[in-house]
Amino acid sequence: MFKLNKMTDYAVVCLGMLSRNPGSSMSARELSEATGLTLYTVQKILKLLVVKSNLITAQRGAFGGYILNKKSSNISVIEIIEALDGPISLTACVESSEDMCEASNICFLGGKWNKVNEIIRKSLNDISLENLLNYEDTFPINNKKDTELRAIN
Amino acid sequence: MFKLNKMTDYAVVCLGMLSRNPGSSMSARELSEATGLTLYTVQKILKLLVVKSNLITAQRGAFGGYILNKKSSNISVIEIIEALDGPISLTACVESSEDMCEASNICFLGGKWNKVNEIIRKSLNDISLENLLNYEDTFPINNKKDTELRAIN
DNA sequence: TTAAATAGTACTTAATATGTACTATATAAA
DNA sequence: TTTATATAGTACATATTAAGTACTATTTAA
Repeated sequence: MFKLNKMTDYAVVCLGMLSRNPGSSMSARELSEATGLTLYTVQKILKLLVVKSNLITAQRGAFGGYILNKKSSNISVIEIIEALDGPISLTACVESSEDMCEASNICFLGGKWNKVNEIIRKSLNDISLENLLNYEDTFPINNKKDTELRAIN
Repeated sequence: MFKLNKMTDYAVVCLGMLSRNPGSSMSARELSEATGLTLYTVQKILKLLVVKSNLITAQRGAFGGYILNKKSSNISVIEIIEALDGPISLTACVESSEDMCEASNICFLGGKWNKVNEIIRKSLNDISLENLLNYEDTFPINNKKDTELRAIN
């Protein structure tokens, strides 16, 4: 636990790829080929990003695809995470308030965990997509094994 | 996702209860009764905390129980989280390095997500158990409904 | 010796994330 | 206007993980 889900990780990969050629669009198929992620996965993530965030714009039909709306330096990690995972919240209590309180007679509402949430949110807000990307390492031209990549890093 | 698991939440509840009477021990059964958590849950959490952290000490046998090793102001939230969840890591890649890299030809090792991990870790390190606790609200004497508790807070 | 407590382990169930598939809709170009 | 290509939306099956339960072994004070 306390792990980001894979989808968010994949989303960073796709957005990173889109950021390589600012202004030009890429289709899901192209992104799949470029990243090595399956087409299904790429489609799912891009659809989510269109609906849940304002990070990309979709162009339907032939020669359609997705285009990045902002520069990677202006995209916060938190935007990506929250698009795919929903708002950061450390306790179930915060979302579906009743459950835990009734089960255990204990209530953490009123700022305890929420304060922690806010601190994490603020930390992530300061990290941009650009900060996470490093083209040579992230999209290696050759199919280097990860041990080799580690050596590079 | 990006939620703390319930166990960690329960652990804070148990540790908070233990911190009420510094120096004296409480058995799992007593903690269960005091918190409203089931005995099984309390036992599981305390066992984990004994093995995975240095936060509590167990005393076996009759009149045994658990005792808090530090003051709540000296216990960081990160200690509790990592005792129950293991080290904070935002990507599977960090733990079981092979998987994702091989699947997608992309490697995030070498400081990208790890940097994010460290920032979150640092943020949580600054929050103490005491910061999360507020006895009147956290362990209400009466079985107030959570809506009432929210009003109090 | 007994009662009461923790330690350790295993297992079942529930919840969630991931991956896959299909149908509908939109659009550029022939 | 037809066709190929692309996204949108939805549903579902599978895999993984978390949560909850149960049992046996060990320890210890009285």
